[in-house]
Amino acid sequence: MTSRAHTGVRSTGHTDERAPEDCPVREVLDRVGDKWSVLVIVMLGRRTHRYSELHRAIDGISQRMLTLTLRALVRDGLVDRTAHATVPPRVDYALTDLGRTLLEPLNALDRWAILHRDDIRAARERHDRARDPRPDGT
Amino acid sequence: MTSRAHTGVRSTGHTDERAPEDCPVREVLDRVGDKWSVLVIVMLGRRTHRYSELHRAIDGISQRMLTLTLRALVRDGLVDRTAHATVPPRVDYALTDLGRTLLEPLNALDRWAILHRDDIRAARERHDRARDPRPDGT
DNA sequence: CAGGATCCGTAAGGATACTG
DNA sequence: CAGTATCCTTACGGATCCTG
Repeated sequence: MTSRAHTGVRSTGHTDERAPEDCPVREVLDRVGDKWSVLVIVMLGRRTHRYSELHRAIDGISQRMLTLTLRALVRDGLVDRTAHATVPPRVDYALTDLGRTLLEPLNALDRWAILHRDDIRAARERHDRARDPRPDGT
Repeated sequence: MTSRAHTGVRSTGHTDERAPEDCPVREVLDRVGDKWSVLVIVMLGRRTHRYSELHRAIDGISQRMLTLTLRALVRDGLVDRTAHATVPPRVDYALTDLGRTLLEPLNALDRWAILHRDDIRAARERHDRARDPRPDGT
């Protein structure tokens, strides 16, 4: 997150790498597929939040990661940062119009996840049981 | 990829962590948000491929990563593996029905990326120019 | 309060060599 | 051909302490 400039495929030296058709999906995932971005986006999709609110709401995130994630989102024009010159300081984060448009495809993924999480879980257990039978119960 | 068991939020010791609403999106991203999975899925979305075909098509991927990615996808029931007992050996990979359903939300993301990649690029340049003005042209 | 600066462990992923 | 096995580098992310 600190300085990713590549598009998803890192070169080894030759410059002619090609994904299926340049695959824009990977571009999105490169900036939103990390551990926290979507969580932040979902939160801001509900309403504007200030830094401390996000920190409390997204349980488990460190200050460092929250800051880094927000910075990246602001940089990409998905999130708006508004610093109020009060004391103590107060900073509000909100989705931009662009950021809001991202909510739709994200919700599509969300619906898919809800619909098929059990299938995946089942497939995995089937698969694991096949290669590690463990006849008894230890 | 080798052994991720957590749901997206790692605990520090207390057990009451909560994402916005358990956020299933993150679940999907945990298994498909990595560097290669979607590329593979997209390729298999076009047609069945054998190992070597994928290796050549997805330029930049290492054997190790292709194998690991495929294994995870098979395990999750998104991809089917068919080994033909010929010599030389031949292994075909194809999307399962479940895997095919994932193509839709993925395409939604894809469309979003295509539609807004320029906005993001623009926002980023604006942002970067703001904090690193570089008046002349060095 | 809203971060910035550091330090550090882990895990993702690349390169390479080898095998059924 | 379709992988395995190993080694090694890096980048991601957590913990902690400090500041305007």
